[in-house]
Amino acid sequence: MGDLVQEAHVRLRSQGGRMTTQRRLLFSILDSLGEHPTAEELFHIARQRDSTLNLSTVYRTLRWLENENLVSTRVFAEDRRQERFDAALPSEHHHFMCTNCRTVIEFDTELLEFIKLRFQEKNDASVTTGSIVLYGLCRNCLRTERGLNQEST
Amino acid sequence: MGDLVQEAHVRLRSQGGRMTTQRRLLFSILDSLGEHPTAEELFHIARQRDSTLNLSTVYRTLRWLENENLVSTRVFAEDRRQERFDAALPSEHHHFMCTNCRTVIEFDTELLEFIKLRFQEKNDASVTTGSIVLYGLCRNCLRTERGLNQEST
DNA sequence: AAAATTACTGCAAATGATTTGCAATAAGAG
DNA sequence: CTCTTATTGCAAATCATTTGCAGTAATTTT
Repeated sequence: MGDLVQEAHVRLRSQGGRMTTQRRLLFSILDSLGEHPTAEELFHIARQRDSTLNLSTVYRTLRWLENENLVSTRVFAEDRRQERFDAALPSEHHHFMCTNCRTVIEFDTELLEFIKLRFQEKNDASVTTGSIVLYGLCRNCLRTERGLNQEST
Repeated sequence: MGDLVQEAHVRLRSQGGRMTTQRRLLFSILDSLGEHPTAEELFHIARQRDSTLNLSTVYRTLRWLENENLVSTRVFAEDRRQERFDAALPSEHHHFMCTNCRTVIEFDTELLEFIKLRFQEKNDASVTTGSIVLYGLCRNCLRTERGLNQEST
């Protein structure tokens, strides 16, 4: 959607970095992909277009994006210790993960602000960020499961 | 607080398991510890009382507790990929982590229910759990930082 | 446009957290 | 107290991610 390739190019230029074939490929995949891939998933997708691409390049590119605040990284409970990368730009948003197919859906809420404020008051702390993660079944998996239940009845 | 040692003993008994010295030690530390230790932290504490204890026993014990739903496991953004274990019993509660000292503070809120409901409606999904994590500075670190700022002024 | 500079890549080996196979040990039943 | 077998310590394996290094390819300079 938003042109990650452009934005990244500008930043690279301003810091003496180089726009390589590998980076351009990864940026554009991340940009168009409406998902939250793991490094490995991104690697597999990219590999179909450049069969010599290496996994460490994927990691290096993702870490660079992370430092530039162009992607955010998180570990969902379902994935245990594997990171997922989200190319959505800044705006604070939250996530739902389907415990069945691991699809991630983003959502917004203003209610977190109240939660932050209340926590700060009660604890004399200063809250800078916060995130909500919901788990459950997405529409598709819910439908499938209903189907399965009917069959088994 | 709640007697994890007791509860665990009952469950072990009912499944032909054994209450060993190592387990008793780990259970009681987890039970009294008002923190969210990593496996390594728990290991160091326990080691002071049993110098032959092995890290893999710590992991095995934690996983058993996790399966029994007596501890919950999560990865906070600040820790990257390292897990923290929480011996608090069932009730849904949420976490604040100080990005400076990594202390974890628990809190409650009823607002998450509204967030879940709204998400379900909008997405035809079924949400089973959800968790909120806040990041910022705790009271102590906030105080220290103010102090430091003053000194440096 | 070729040469020079050096950031970036692929590869292989290293790291850090967690897991697992196995032989030795020790709970708990009888 | 003996026997059975769940559990432990140890070392090696695994999984995700990182890093050193020598070769490659973007930019810059000439």
